[in-house]
Amino acid sequence: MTEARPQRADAIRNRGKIVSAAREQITAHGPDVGMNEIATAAGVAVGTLYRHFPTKADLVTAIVAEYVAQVADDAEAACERVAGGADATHEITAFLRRVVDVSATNHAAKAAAQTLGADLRVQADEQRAGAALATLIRAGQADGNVHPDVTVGDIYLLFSTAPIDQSPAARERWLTLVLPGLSARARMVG
Amino acid sequence: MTEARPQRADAIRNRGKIVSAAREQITAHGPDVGMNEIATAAGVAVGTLYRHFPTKADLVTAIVAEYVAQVADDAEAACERVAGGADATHEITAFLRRVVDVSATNHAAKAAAQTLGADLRVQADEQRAGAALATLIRAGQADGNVHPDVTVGDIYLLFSTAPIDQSPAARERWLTLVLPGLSARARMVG
Amino acid sequence: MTEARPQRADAIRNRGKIVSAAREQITAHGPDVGMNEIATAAGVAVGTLYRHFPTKADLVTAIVAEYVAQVADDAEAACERVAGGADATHEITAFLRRVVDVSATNHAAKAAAQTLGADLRVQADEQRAGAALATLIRAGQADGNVHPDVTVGDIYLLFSTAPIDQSPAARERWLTLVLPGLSARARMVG
Amino acid sequence: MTEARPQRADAIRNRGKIVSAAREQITAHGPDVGMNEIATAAGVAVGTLYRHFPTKADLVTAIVAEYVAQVADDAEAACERVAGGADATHEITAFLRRVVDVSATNHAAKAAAQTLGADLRVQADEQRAGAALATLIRAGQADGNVHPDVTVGDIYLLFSTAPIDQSPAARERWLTLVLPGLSARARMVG
DNA sequence: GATGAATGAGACTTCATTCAT
DNA sequence: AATGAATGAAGTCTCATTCAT
Repeated sequence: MTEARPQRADAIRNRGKIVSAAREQITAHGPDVGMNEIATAAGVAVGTLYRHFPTKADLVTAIVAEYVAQVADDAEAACERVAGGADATHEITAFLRRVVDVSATNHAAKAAAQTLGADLRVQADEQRAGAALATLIRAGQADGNVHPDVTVGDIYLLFSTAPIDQSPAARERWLTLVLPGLSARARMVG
Repeated sequence: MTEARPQRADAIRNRGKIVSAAREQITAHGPDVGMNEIATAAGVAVGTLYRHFPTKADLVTAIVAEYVAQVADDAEAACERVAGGADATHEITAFLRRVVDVSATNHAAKAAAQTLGADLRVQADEQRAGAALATLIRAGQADGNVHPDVTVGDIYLLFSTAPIDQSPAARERWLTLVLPGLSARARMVG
Repeated sequence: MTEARPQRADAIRNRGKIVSAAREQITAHGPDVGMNEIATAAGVAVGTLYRHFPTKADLVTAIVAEYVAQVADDAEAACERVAGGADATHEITAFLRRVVDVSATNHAAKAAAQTLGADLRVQADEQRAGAALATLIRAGQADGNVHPDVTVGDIYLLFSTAPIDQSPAARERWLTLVLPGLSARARMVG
Repeated sequence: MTEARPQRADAIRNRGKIVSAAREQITAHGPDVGMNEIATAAGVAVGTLYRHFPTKADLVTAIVAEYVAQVADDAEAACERVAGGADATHEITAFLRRVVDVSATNHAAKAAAQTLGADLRVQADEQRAGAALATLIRAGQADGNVHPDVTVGDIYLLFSTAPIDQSPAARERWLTLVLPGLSARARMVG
């Protein structure tokens, strides 16, 4: 509803190829890959790339936006399962595990976004994700498993820095270390 | 005893100014600040910068090395206090809090190091830090406050993901959330 | 048939302009002219220059290659004239005179090539030139005008150092002094 | 007689070391060696180098000047031997052979001089060399071995193109090819 | 709409030369 | 006089972006 754009089929296809290629290239070779490399990897010429994304920042923004949308979808699905009777704590944990995995593929893109000063307000999807997450947390707190003072911001705080460039084993261990902090049970004494 | 280098006083002073300026600039404007900007901030000409650090990678390496040395010193000091009777758990927590703070100033430098493919083997200091940390952990475990399976690697893993680019308040909250994972007490159920 | 590269017309034109401008600039201002100067002289931006020649060494190599090709063509043409009945000795002399002239425009480029460690193996053309020259020499020896022990290497030895940075008159005088050494007649006594 | 300079013994010694080192470095690593490299090779600091030679051009000029003086000495010695009855043609040939050898060590220095736009008017020594050479040529012409129209300029022209960066064997071959041109006997027909 | 050559600001680095010690 | 650290202009090369084809 933002803007009407009845694009040609191949144009839409190209957009998708470009975003995917960009994510892959940035993940593989760091946030500084050139636009030409991305274009080549996407099988298009730079000019085409720039028709879809007038700026490198726009491209990176799109990558991150796609990632946020995916997380939002995931959170909402978990929400619905909880509404349908699934265990809240289990859903939270599983969701966070998936988030860590997905983030691994988007870490470099976010770094690039920061360097480029890209505008990351993907408000719609971010709010969807936030809302779903809030629901999940409330459900967990109702079950008595999630600590009463845990907020959506806490989750962001923790998971925005997950060790996504590490091995799956390391990521799993990280979850083991981090999840207790969300638990209703005791907290370590400073 | 490694290498004799009786340098001039002003040269040493410049080296220090350069490393500080570089850390500040990189922290403030991201890992891609130009060498000219760093030199200007340090109050020297580019040539001087290059006399001290033949390569941008060398400069970044030096920044990180200094950081590692500082952490190592800190860990050893905590160790000694524990040996002198101080509370291990408290020392660990305080140490980690300080690490998070120091890391905040070095995050971008490490990112730069990675981008530049800099060689970060600062073995001596890294081993000092590791050894001291191991001692602290053992002490905490002896007290029954630190979970028996916590390792030095766990600490590295966890604190490599500290939200060092966030506000002090956020960092404090992060500690609150994360420290329970090291505690001997229960872990959240997946 | 070596590699298909149906380039754009203007790109080919630019390549030519760049090589010409580079030869001129290097000839005029020495082997150390900047790439920016060359680009400006060619009427393009540096970036264009680098698109065609990723390295200064590549550019210089191209200049020399073009020169070698030209000499090879010249030698082969002389060869064919001799095969058609022309006087071998006259053709050799005339060829060498032309070589000296052409070399004058490429001296600095070769110096630059050496400084830059450029790879000058332009084998195909070099062998063409060598073969044609060998034929010419044999014809001259058959006529009894060229000394029996003269080789292609001798010609290279002599003409690789022709006084190409001197006036045409000086070059002509130089030929007068040097050509007797190739003659079948007596050699000076050491 | 140009300027009175009662220098300290070590200063004089340094000057010699610097010129030698410069010649060696330039010969070994090309005309673009840095002043620091030369200073280091000479066992002094750059500052000292600059005290003796305010400019790189000055240094290179000094190298070439020393070379010219050496050639002049050599030519005069040959002259005296001829005056004492030695064979002129033999002395010329031997002198030229030595010149080619000495030039080999000074080629790069001369190239550097040209690049730097150094002023190579070493008039005194150049005139000494020219005068001696003229005498030698006249003696050879009197003997009937040197072609009547050969001038000092011819010798300069010819030997400015000696293949001084080639092997001794190649240089010897070059002499064999080039000396006939100075001979009184026939010249090749164009 | 797509293509890819051209653009040009700016990055890193070198090196002749100066000057405080 | 010697030393060597500092200077800064200039050089090579990269890359986001534009535009003719």
